[in-house]
Amino acid sequence: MVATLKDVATLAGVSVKTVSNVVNGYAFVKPENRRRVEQALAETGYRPNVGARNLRRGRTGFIALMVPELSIPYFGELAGLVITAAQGQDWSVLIEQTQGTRERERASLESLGPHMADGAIVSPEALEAEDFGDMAHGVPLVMLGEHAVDVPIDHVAIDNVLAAELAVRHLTSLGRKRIAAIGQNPHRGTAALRLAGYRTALAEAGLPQPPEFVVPALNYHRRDGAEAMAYLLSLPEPPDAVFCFNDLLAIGAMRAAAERGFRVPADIAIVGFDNTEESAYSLPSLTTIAPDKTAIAQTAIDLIRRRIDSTEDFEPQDVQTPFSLQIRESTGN
Amino acid sequence: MVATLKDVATLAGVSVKTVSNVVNGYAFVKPENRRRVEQALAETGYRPNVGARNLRRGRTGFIALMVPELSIPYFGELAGLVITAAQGQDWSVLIEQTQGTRERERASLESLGPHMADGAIVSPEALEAEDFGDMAHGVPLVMLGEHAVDVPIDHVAIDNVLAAELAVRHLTSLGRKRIAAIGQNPHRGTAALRLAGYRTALAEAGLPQPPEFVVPALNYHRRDGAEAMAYLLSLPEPPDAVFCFNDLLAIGAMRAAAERGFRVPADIAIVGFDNTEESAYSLPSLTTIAPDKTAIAQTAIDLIRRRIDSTEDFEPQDVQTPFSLQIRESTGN
DNA sequence: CATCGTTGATACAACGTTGTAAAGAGGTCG
DNA sequence: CGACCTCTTTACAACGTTGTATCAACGATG
Repeated sequence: MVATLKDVATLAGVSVKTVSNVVNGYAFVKPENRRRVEQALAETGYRPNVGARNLRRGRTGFIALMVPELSIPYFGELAGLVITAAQGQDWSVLIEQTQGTRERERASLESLGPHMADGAIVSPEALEAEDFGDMAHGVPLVMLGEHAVDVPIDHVAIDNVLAAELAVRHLTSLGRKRIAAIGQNPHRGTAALRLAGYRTALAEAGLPQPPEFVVPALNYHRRDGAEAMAYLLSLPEPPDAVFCFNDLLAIGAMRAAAERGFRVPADIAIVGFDNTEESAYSLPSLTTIAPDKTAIAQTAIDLIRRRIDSTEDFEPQDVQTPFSLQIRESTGN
Repeated sequence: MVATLKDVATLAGVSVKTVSNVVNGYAFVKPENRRRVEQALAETGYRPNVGARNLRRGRTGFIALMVPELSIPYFGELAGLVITAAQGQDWSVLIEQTQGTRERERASLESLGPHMADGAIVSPEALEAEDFGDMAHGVPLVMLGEHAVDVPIDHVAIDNVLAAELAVRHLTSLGRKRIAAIGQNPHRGTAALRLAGYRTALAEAGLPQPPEFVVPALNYHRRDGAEAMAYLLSLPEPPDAVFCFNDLLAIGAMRAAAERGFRVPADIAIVGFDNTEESAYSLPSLTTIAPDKTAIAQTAIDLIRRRIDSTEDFEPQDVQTPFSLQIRESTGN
């Protein structure tokens, strides 16, 4: 039913290995035989059995990608780019969804095994240092996003502190005086960094940092942003600007503001983080930190490639990818 | 470095097959041996080589999922649900992105081969009937979304005509008289069906159907919706309601309306299609057709399972999944 | 002419797993 | 006690592929 090398060989009247040689472009095959084999290949519609090939070659042909959820726009976009980048290395991408829980993230890392994938790109939200112990089983790992915890693993991200500074400095430069932040979360590495950048920019501008202006968020979904914003607007002296740690929080925040009759940006300016496609079309459109997602995906793939190709292992890399501030209506002048 | 059955067998002092039997839960193993094997399994941290196992078993362990782009919210959400549903059958999901071009869709179908996946879920945008010829190589295929073309393939979708009728009837029931549609596209199966539903509902209400109110859209992205809406609003007598063939078009349309000073829903009501998460938080939030995406994903997986399990092949199935109308602010009362 | 290198083809083993068959140990039953 | 079960284990082959070793034919070289 499905043609194998053996079938093709029988049809062409040569050995299995000769067919394999033709398929793999081995140089020394008599033109006559090559012709016959190619004919037979076409006739049978032969397609190599990737599994068998990889078994023999000792590779899997897969890269695992661990994300919280594909339905989160940032990760949907990122996954698409990773798949595209992986194609360049003849890799297929296996996607694991963890819902951002430590439990599931541990399970994914563990189930990874050395047979499932040649490497893995992980975007952890809740993993702790000890989880990384021997879990990866020697599979090259690349982490996306900052790690709060100190783990000797390759790592790709933008400079979250600088990016947050840039975002908040934009707000201060517009003359905003009461600037809040949404997204504080002790379990997220990035949250601490973005918060640090926020504080630096505020200090730089000599602005106050009332503790109630740093609002926590559990899941970074739209709903969390709306709730946090509702709280901020209920304060006796609400902020006149908010830095949200991702775009979804910002979208939720804008809705909460609108529902309470606050105008964006007139009454309150909003900055997001991620530059998801949604942010360009929201009403108002969202000023946001725009990481170069293509660069992140490509760099991650390159790092894995490098680990696999080099025999001895080298120092864990820490690559920072470019970003910019995308100014839109939500901080309009 | 990585433990195989052989290593475990040596350590436990039994044959490879006995270890295999323990791993696979075969009943007749002497308790003593079972204990020793389990001990050895734990000691070596054995994990089965999925590739080898599947080679032997004649299955791949993979389901292919073909979508235009993961960055499109609907497909990001859908892919996440498909992955979850596939886990229930011990399948991993391989995602192919086609950008919705016929070229890439053909290539994906062809490269599918019988070795890559045990089945495939395809969401074609541009494929024609003849493309399906012998491409799938006997791999069970499930198509999502309507097929304009007549192909004997399993098929899961909501009733697009009824859904469109429901959406437009909602607009007519609100007293809207000049109702336009955005998303006409001769290459998309669903477009024709949604257009049919639109026409039925208009006819039912005795409303006019000026040809310029049916606006084409090439890619169903936000940008296309904005452009189409710009056109509609430039008409001497613009519509007072628009039915968009998906949420992204609607989001784009709402932006174009806002930019031109039209209020939604006061001046113009808008209905979308897909109920992506974004639509619940847009300003205004979007009334939209809400397909049961979980049901779609699960049904698709079930159909593939059924095809694989049954020996003789049966009639192509045509399963319709539930949907509802989610009423929100964009058609407010 | 013996030797050597190049070209071309093949048989065999191996990657890690599991199905099949076969065989040994032990017990039961007529 | 021989025939016939049940339980338990194992050797072997096979899934489809490719690396290694081998071999044969040929022409060139000394």
